[in-house]
Amino acid sequence: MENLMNQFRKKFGYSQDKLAEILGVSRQTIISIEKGKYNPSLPLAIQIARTFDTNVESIFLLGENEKNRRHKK
Amino acid sequence: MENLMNQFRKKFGYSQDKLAEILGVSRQTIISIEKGKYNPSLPLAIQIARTFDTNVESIFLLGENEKNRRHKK
DNA sequence: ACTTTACGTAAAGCTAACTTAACATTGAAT
DNA sequence: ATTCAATGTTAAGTTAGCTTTACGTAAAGT
Repeated sequence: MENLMNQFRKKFGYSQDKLAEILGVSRQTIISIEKGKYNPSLPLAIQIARTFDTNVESIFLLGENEKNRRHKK
Repeated sequence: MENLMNQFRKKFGYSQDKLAEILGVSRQTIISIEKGKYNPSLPLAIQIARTFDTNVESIFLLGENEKNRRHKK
């Protein structure tokens, strides 16, 4: 599942550290999501969308036929 | 975290079984989400929203100050 | 040269999000 | 009354999301 968190983060001028702090998660979590290692939990995804003044579907792109794919690597 | 899946499901006239089949998950998963035992994964939440012709935030309601709350019971 | 800032990798551990299976309750047929 | 569909409960197992800690790299300042 693709996501545009990196673009949004840069657009807002946040470092991974800063974003992690805002969201109340670890920096590892930010890295892992940006790198596509795994998806955020639903509450975290909603918080992320709010932080970037948008909605979940605008940041996290689930392909039409993409069911429940495993995380990369 | 509150969710309106039960209302949407009934609005669409689906049984838990039917909805589970549509989403490709078990009936237990539907029950647990409706009962608030836990939140769906992000991809599942997006699928659910699509199934009900709406967006994630309209079904899954994260309170303003609601951080990462534990599931009930 | 060395410090700082930002980004990345790896590994071990905990808990949440699933699964399957078996059984209980309730309401609406017929 | 009993069948049947829909809903709910419990429990045990696997995997995904997240944490902490520690270390690696690379660019930019000073």
